[in-house]
Amino acid sequence: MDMNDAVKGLAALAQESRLGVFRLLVRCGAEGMAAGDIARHLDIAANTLSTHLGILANAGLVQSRREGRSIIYSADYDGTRRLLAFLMEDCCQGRPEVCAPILESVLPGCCGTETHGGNDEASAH
Amino acid sequence: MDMNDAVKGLAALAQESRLGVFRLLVRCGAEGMAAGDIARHLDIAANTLSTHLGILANAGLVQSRREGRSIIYSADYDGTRRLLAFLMEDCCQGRPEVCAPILESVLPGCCGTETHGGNDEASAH
DNA sequence: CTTATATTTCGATAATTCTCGAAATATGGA
DNA sequence: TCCATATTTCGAGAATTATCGAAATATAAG
Repeated sequence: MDMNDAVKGLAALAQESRLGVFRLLVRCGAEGMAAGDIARHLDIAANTLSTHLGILANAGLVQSRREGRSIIYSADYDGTRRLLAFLMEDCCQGRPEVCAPILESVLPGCCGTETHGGNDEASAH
Repeated sequence: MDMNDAVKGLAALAQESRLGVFRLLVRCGAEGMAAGDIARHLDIAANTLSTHLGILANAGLVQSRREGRSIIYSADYDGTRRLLAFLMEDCCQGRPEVCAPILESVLPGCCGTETHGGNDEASAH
């Protein structure tokens, strides 16, 4: 992940349709969604969506696989992780209290985010 | 934080000069850096940088304060946190193992990120 | 008040990008 | 083979954006 990769990734997300697609796929998880279903879901023309999906895929934010006539897209969690990590690189410079709140609320109430609270039973999903 | 705010924030970061400014300020912490120093540091013309800083500020990613003749810019950690949280909203949908690695490496090796390892002594800053 | 430093605003040009219609490619079924 | 469905590629026009020179504003110092 260098500056060019990061700009490419951020530019891919910096557009209403593509951000909508990405967030939809983030919610879908590994199962993903067929291109046509995404188009219907977000009311985007098929060819326009195809361009957007290509940009997101090229940026390493989504993946695709073929299933019969459909092509299924899903979020690329690893690429996403790399982008976010690059953004916040060397953030806290000896002051953990600055960036700890950022970390703790990126995925609010999720995945054992409550690092300092200690109530692991609460995140029961 | 809605779709428009997020697109504004991502677009602000999706440009090489601005991404460089943001990452520089993230490393500077609350102390920040004067506009002129940023311009020299990144070799950007003063007026061009001013436009970029305005865009970053309008997106809620940096703040400014005056000190004498200089205007000091610093990263807006809270705005940044809101943007990242929006990006990953409803990410894990019942499968914490999917997004936990994202969370743990956004700020690698920092701020007690080692949620599941348990060796708190390692993050000794 | 005058001058110097620091930053921003203005106006214009060059480059990039979004969107869409039309056509092309790929897969599955009759 | 022929047709229908699913997605992508191509080409063009409209809109947005980056950058820069010049001028304007704001603060500090002599």
